[in-house]
Amino acid sequence: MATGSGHPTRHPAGATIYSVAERAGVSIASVSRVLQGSQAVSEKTRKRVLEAADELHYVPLAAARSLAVRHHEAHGLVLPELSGPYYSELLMGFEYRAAELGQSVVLMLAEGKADLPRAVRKLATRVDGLAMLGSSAIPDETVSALGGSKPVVLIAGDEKATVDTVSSENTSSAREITAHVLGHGRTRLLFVGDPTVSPDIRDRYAGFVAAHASAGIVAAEAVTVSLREADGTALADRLLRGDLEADALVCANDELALAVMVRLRGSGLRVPEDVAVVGWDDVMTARYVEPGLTTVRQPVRELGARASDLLHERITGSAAPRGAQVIPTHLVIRSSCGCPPPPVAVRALP
Amino acid sequence: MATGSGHPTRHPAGATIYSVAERAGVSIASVSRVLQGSQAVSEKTRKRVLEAADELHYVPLAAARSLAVRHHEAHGLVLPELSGPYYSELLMGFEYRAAELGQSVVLMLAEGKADLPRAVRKLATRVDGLAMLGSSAIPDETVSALGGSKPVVLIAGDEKATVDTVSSENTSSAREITAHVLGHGRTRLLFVGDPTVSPDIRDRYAGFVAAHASAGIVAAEAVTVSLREADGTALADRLLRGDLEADALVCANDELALAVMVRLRGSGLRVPEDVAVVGWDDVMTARYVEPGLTTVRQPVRELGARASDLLHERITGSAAPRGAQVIPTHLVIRSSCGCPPPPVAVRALP
DNA sequence: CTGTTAGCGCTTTCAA
DNA sequence: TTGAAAGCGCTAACAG
Repeated sequence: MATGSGHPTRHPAGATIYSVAERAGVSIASVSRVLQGSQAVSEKTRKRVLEAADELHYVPLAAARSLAVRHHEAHGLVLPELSGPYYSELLMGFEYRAAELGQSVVLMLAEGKADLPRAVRKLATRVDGLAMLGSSAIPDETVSALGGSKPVVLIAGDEKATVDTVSSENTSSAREITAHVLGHGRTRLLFVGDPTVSPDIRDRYAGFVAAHASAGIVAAEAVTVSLREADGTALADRLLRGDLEADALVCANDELALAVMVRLRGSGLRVPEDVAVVGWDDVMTARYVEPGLTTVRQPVRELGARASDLLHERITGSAAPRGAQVIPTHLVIRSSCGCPPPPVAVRALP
Repeated sequence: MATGSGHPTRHPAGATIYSVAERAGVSIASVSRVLQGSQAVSEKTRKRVLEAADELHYVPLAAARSLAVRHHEAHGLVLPELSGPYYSELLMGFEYRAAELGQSVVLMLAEGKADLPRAVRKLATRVDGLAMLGSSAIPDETVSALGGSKPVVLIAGDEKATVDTVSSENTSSAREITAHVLGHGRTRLLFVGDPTVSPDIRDRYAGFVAAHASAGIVAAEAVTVSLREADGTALADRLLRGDLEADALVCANDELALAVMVRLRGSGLRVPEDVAVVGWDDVMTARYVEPGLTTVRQPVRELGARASDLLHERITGSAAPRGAQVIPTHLVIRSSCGCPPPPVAVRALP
C-alpha cells in the first residue's frame, strides 16, 4: 500500500466530559447540557463546548450515561438464526422501528449457543427490554423469569402471563389456502411440517384441519418433518417411492415446498397436475420457480416493528393491556396449486 | 390524576448488588466476586450469594460494569440493510464469532437513516469497536474519525490508513469466471453492474477486463445498473429490444443474473444457448432455477467472523499489522454458462 | 477469605 | 445561565 503507516494508531483512554469542560473553560454540567441539547445554555458556551469536543475527538461513553439515567436506550432481540428471508425481514422491521424510537438494538442468535439461558440473561443485562422469537428454544422458565424483571415480547409464540405477544395470523389463512386447494378438486392433501415445532405451524395445521372439516372430510395426520430443504427432498422421495400418497401438499413453509417441488419435477412427476404444492412465507424463490409457488405472505417486517413498538410502550410505561397482537396475512395465488399460469409477458413479476 | 411519581410499570427498580449483599449478609465485594466467578470465595458465601441473587431476581446492570471495567464488551456492526442472503450470512458469521469472544453485538442498518454519521457516532458510544460494510454509505471522514478513536474494520471496502480491512477475493475469481465463459466460445460478453458502487464490483469488473486482455480482446464497458431484480428485468428488455447486444452476461450478483435470466427465458430467448448468464454470490435460488446458475461462492460467513476477530484483536491490543485481509472465493459451475446440466437425479442438489 | 473504599463518566438537582 | 456536588451500580485495589 502507498500509505506506509509509520505509527500504528493507538486507541488510548479518550476524552471525557472533564477534558472537554477543561478545554472549553466551563464546568462539566455545561458540557453535559450542550451535548444533551438543553435549552438553557448561552450561545457562547455552546460554541466553545462544541469546538472543544470536536478538537478532542470526544466520544461519550454510553455506559456512564446509562448508569446515570438508569436505562440503556437499547432493545434486545433474540432470533434462532438468520437463514432465509423470514428472520432478516423481522430484524429489519425491528431495527428500523427501534431506531425511530431512538433505541439501539442488541442482537443475539440462539442457535449454537452452549448455554442459552445464560446468554439471554446476559443480554438482558444491557437492554431495557427484549423481544424474542417463540421458536428460539429458550426455556419457558427463563422467559417468565425475564418477564418478571423487564419487558419481554414474544414474537410468534404462545401467550404467556408475564409477557406480551405479537404474531401473524395463521389459522384462518391456512384454512383459506387449504380450501383453495380443495377447491381444485384435490382430495388427498397432506400437511407437511411439524406442528409441535412452533405455535405458527401448530396453528397452520389447525387451519388445515378446519378446512377439511368444513368440506366434510377428515384431514390426514401431519407429516412431521422439519423445515429444511433436505427434509423436503426426502419427503419427495417418499412420495416417489409410494411410501406416501397425496395429490396435494400443504407445506409449512416455502423452503420445504420448493425443495419438494423441485425434486418431484426432477423425477418426472408433474406439479401441479400430479400433485399440487403450496407453501408459506412467499420467499423470493417462490416466484422464480416453475410453476410459481402459491403461498401465504406474512407481513414479517411489520411483525418486527410491532415488537419494538410494544417493547417501547412497556418500557416507557404506557400501560397497554398485556396480551396478544395478531397481524393479518394474505394468500398469494400462483400456479403450483393448480391455477392457470399468468400470460408469459408478466410471468416474472411479483 | 396520579402525581408524576406513579409509574404504571410492572418493572420497578430491581435488585442491585447492594440488596443482594444485604440479603446474603455479606459485602458487595463478595457478591461481585462470586458473580465474576472469582476463585477466592468460600463455598458458603458463594451459596448464600447465589441464593440471594436468585430470590431477588437480580439482573446485573451492564452499564455499571462497563463503566467500572472501562469497556463495553460489545462489537458494533453497520450493514446497509438485510435483504438477500449476503448480509445475513455476514451477520451470522459476525455474531457467532463475537459470542465466542464473549462480546455482544449491536447492530445498525444504514439504509433509511436520516443522519447516518450521527447514528454511527451514537453506535460508537456503546461498543468497543465497530465493523462496517464498505458499501454502507458512511462518509469517509466519519470512518476515519471513528478509526481515530476506536478500532474500526471495514468489510469489503477500500484500504484506509486508520482502519483494518477484510474482504473476499474478487479480481481473480472474476477473471476466472470470465475466462470460463470465453472458453465456451462466447465473444460478446457484457459486464452487468456498476463498478463505482462498491470496491467489490469494481474489482470484479477489473477481473472481467483482465480475462479479456489475456484472450487478446478488449472488454466492453460495464453496463452500469444497480443490483436489484428490477434492474435485471429492465436490462433483459434492452437486450430483447436489441438496444444491447451480447452472447454472454457476467452479472455483478446473482439477483441481477436471475432476474435477467428469467425475463430472457420468459420472452423466448434461450439461456445459455442464445445468451449465457453468470452471477456472483451463489444464493439459494441459483440452484433452483433452470438452468442452474453458474456463479462465484463467497465465504461470507467467514468474512463476518474475521471482522469480529480482527476487532477483538485490535481491542485487546494484540497489535497485528494494520492492513487488508482477503478471503478466497470459488467458482460454482452449473449450466447457465453453457456447461451441460448434470443428470436429472441429482439436479436439485447443491 | 472478606470488607472498606475509591473511583469509572455522566446527569441532575440545588444554589448562586 | 452557570457551577458544585451527589449519586447511578459495579469493580478492584488494599487492608485486615
